[in-house]
Amino acid sequence: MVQKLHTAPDASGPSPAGDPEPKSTRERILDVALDLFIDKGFDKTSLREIAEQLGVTKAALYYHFASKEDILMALHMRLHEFGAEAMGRIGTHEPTAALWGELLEEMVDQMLANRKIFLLHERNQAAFEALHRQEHEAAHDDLQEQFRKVLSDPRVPTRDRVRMAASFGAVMAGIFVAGNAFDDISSSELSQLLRSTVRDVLG
Amino acid sequence: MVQKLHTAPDASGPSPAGDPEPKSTRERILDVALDLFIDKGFDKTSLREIAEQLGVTKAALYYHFASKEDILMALHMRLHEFGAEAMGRIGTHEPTAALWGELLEEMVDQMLANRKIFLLHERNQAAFEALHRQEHEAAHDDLQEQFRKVLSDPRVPTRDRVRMAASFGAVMAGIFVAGNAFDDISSSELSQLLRSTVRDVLG
DNA sequence: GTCTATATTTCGATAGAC
DNA sequence: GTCTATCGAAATATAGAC
Repeated sequence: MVQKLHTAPDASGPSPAGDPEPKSTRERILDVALDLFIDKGFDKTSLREIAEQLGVTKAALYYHFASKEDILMALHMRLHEFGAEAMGRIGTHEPTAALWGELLEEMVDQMLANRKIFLLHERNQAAFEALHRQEHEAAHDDLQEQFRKVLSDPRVPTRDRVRMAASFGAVMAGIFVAGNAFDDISSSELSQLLRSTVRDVLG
Repeated sequence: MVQKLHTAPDASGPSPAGDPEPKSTRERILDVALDLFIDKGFDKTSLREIAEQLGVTKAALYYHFASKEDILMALHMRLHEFGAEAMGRIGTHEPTAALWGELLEEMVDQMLANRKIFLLHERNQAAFEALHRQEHEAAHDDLQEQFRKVLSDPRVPTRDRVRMAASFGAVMAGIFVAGNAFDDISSSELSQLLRSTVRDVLG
């Protein structure tokens, strides 16, 4: 279910059905916005810029999205789907360092495959918080919210709580390390090295 | 030299000289801006807000700072001073995992003491990048720049490069973990647990 | 669905008095 | 060093034609 997230690029050669299945304008808007929001940040990216890079006008965007924040919300949903089942699993069991480690190791490859979505959130924390503030919706089953809950759980030994946070941070740093310092490392090698690190932190 | 960073709060009781040494307006502006930039982000914080919380008008700010970005730059300097000597040390030697670990362990306590400055940078990466783009100054001896250089160094084994990044991410996550999930853990205990984690990652 | 206007607001920044 | 008043720019968002 999660694998589907990296919306199969049309660069996969001639499709079997012969149908190019061109991306919807809505999807193309999201793709452009994702890149710009990562590069320049949500606030410093104007709708004019997004429209220009897409070859349409600002007004066209408003046909597909009610507001600029609505675009951000749509992108947020991609992460939400991503973490839904993962967090569901850890939410039901009593959280332990061992289970956390298993889960995190499984997530490494998925995080690598969906780098951009995580990068977007890492680099626009303030914008997403503002988003959450105004929708004080009942079920705040957010990914970060779940994280906080587990890491605050008094049933878990202090040492393990810190190690859980640290292991996650280690993976994030490995994947999103400043700029492109790891571009010469293959995904599979990086994945292996990070999973090994997780084991050392939580083992 | 670095210890001086957390600008001795005037809450340290009656000062020996009897002089309360009230903070300069400039410093008070920076303090308010720091909190707001962390909480709402640089872009979503208006000068009007800063001035209001300070009990002055917008125009007063312009007497102390040439622009809004100038305020951000002044805050950036606090981090710059912080990392100058640390990075100087690792810059001269051939970077090794062992040296990196030593340095990182020493930094943990200083990072804990200067949480806010690091948090500011973590949460406003886009704003700081924009700052750096327009000053294509010669000596770009920035903290992040130095990090990139070390982590890209081909002389260092791939495994160690990843572990260096991971160990730093582990510390960052431990200190800035989502919200206040670790508020019940004392600084000294957190420091000890994080340094132990660093050793496990790099040892 | 996309366009050409235009409305509305907010913000950063400046001028000049005190 | 701080104020009042205002400028000019840029952005989000809307109205209505095609």
